[in-house]
Amino acid sequence: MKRGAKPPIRLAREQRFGDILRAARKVFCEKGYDQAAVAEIAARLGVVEGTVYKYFDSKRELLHKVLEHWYEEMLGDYARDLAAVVGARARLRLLVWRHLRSVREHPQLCRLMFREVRAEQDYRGSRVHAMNRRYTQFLIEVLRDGVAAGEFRAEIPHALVRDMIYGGIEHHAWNHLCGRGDLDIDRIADRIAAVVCDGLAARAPAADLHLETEKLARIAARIERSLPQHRARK
Amino acid sequence: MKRGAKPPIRLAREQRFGDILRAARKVFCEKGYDQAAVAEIAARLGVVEGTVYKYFDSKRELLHKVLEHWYEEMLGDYARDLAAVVGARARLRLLVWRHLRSVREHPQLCRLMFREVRAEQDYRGSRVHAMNRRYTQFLIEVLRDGVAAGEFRAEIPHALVRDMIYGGIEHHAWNHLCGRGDLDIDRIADRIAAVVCDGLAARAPAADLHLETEKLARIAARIERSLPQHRARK
Amino acid sequence: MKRGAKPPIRLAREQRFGDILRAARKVFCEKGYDQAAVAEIAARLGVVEGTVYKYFDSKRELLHKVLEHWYEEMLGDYARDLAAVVGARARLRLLVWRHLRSVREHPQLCRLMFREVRAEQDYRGSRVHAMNRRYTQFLIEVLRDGVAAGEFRAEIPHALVRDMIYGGIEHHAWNHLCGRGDLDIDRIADRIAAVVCDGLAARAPAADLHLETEKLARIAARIERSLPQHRARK
Amino acid sequence: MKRGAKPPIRLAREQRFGDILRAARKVFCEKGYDQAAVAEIAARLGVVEGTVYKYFDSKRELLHKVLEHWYEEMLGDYARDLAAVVGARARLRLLVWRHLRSVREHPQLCRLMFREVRAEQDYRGSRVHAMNRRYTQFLIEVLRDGVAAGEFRAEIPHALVRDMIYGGIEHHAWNHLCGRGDLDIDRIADRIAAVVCDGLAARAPAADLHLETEKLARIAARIERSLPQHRARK
DNA sequence: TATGAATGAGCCTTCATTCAT
DNA sequence: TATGAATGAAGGCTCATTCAT
Repeated sequence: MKRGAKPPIRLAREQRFGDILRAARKVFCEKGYDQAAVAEIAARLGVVEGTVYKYFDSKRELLHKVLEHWYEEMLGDYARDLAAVVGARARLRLLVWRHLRSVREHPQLCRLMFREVRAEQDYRGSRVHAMNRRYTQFLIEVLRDGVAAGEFRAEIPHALVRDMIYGGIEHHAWNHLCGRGDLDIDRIADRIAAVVCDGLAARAPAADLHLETEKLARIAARIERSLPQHRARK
Repeated sequence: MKRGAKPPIRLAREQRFGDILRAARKVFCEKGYDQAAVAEIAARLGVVEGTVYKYFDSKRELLHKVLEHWYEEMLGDYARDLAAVVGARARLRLLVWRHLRSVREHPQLCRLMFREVRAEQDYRGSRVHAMNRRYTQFLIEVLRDGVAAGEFRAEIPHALVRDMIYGGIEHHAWNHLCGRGDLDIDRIADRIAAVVCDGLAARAPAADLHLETEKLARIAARIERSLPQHRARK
Repeated sequence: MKRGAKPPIRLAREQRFGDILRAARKVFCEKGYDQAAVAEIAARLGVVEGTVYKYFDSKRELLHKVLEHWYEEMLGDYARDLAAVVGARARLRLLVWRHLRSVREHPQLCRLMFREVRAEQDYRGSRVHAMNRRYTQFLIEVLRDGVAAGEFRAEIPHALVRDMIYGGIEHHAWNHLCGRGDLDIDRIADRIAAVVCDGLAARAPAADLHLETEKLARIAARIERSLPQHRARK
Repeated sequence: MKRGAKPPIRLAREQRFGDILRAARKVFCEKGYDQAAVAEIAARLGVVEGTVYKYFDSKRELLHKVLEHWYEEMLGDYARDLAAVVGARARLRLLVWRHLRSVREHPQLCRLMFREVRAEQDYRGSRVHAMNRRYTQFLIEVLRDGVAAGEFRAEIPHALVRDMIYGGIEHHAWNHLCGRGDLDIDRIADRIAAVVCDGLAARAPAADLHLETEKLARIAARIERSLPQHRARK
């Protein structure tokens, strides 16, 4: 160490690891991967670049770890929250809503995921990839359960629905991901659920249902009228 | 110029412009934007880097021009093809199918669009952006026409459907965009159309409901018949 | 020390010293000096870098010590083996053969010596240097003894012969030092001894031999003349 | 270019190439390969590092080119000079002398060759390697011619002699290569030629032959004495 | 004695872009 | 119009060594 230099602050490995991860997350979010300099990440913690490399093999690994960490956060209470909701459609909506919420809360992390990680060669087979699969797997299971419960049609390919939902959200939120505009996640979640569940096609059923309801109402009225107490009250 | 060297080949400006565009498209597709060197694009034509800059202000502009040119190709016969198809659903499927075909034929150009162009700041307001809007506008119009014709429900937000379709295709074709696997565009087009038009929800309820109503009606009738006043009235 | 971690294994200083030396030798041989990381040497023993520095002042000193240790091994039975051989030429051949054997058995250590140690500034005056001198001194003595015994000519500069032998072996074994090819050390030893002892030159003995032949011829003639049948023919 | 910066000096490609080569040679010789910074090489010419990389793909290639260039210099008049000398031994001595002269004139280039180039993986199959073979091939040919002319014995393996000569010179000149001491190249050349041609061995064979002849003579005398006519004549 | 966190100095390499000719 | 030499900034990464605990 140079004469007069401040002695380095020594932290527990875990602590420093977490610090670097947090700092990296911030810098990556602010500047994007390419524009982020490892030196800056280090500087924010008051350490030198070399220290970062003691904890992470490369800048790229750091990026991956940041996103892995994020997925862990997100996956944390997914299963629990989902368990509290009944009905395939309601569960599907929950997943859509939660994803939208993630996009709204962490648009830059989403951008990192979409642009820097998912698009690169090292994504396939990576831990982030596995976590992403676990993340989207919840939707697949909701679809499967929905089919089992008779709520969803069996012949719809789940992977495609998954892609339309996540891809659709990504496209729809693109402006927001780029830092422009708000995201009314409740409304969008409703609408996505509606499109996915009911489709575009105009429904004849509505009419039928109405008719049946009318009939039932008439029957009920007749029964009511023919009841003794009804007469009595009259 | 060096003594004895061949005089530089002078081509009509248009010709040279097109040559550069073609070479750039090739190189960009092969290597991606970042990995493509202006020097290589120039080298393929036997010119030097400076010449490229006589025709394009920057590498980035060159990229944009490449994609503009592609959109022009794609947009060329869109309206005509669409005019030949009747029915909102069939037209929607056609657009989905054509987009899938583009993805299958030019995955690398799609990648360029997705990764290098759409994600950058200079996309908004660019010509490519405008062309992309024209491109997806066809779908919006098909949706609108479908609503007008009573084929599609009115309350579905078209922009969302558009995003789910294009985003869904992008996600679904991701492997193919990365050079892996084939794309069965006919089947995928069918399925996307099916999901979008009909939705996931199981459609029998109407019929079942009817049966139940019948049962209830019969029960009610029996009750009615067995009531004293009924008899009396009769 | 972390709670629950095993207490560091404390070994007798000698033991630990030797362990580090052995680990360093392995790593240096496998990777070469530059590519060998002190961290790896430490890791192989399950200790940390700092520990290595408790025993060796620097990586460079470690390298030197590794080679000193090797020289000790080699010098161990040199004198004894040499004493068992009679005749300057045979002894010279033995030294050549033993050196070749070392090269064959430990090409990587040789490489370290040639490339990393001998070529650097800190070699002169180092212990390795002294040991190397002792090592090659055996040859000088063999040459001297050979001269004393009348087997070798007096006017040949011994240092030069030494350099031609060791340098020649080094060059000749270069491929093997780089991990390619075998080394037929018996044959090479014979040949080196042959070149060094007898030289290239076709032998002028030609002249002497002629004289002797003349004498023999004269004797033969005399015998011939004294034979009975000779007289008879005459 | 920045405002106010001096406009770059534009040189013909060949000229600049040569300049860089010369500067690199100097810097490599002064500092060694590792310690030489490309930036310094560039700075000496008043250009930036990028310019160096326009002419050479890598620092390593630059090193190789420097040595190739040197070999070209050395090989230039080799054949011609050699042709002027008569007799295998004299020619051999010439080659030794010229090599020694190269070592004396350019010890640092020799060091580069020995330490940085020849010892690395990329040497085999490189142009420098080929040129080195051409360089040492002259010696092989001299040996071959010497054998053909009856000057040299046929049974000596030429590759070994070559290695002993070049390896011997390298070892012998090591101090000089490291910047210490002078090199009396005439004397060393004489001595090397002497060792290689005549060998170490004292030339007793003649004497032995003489003894044998004596023995034969005595036998012949005895025979003579015992012959009848001998007695008679006496 | 052993730990192990932190240091810190460098250097090769790339390439879009410029501009004098 | 075409050339092509030159710019110039920027950053990831490595590791021997130190020293407080």
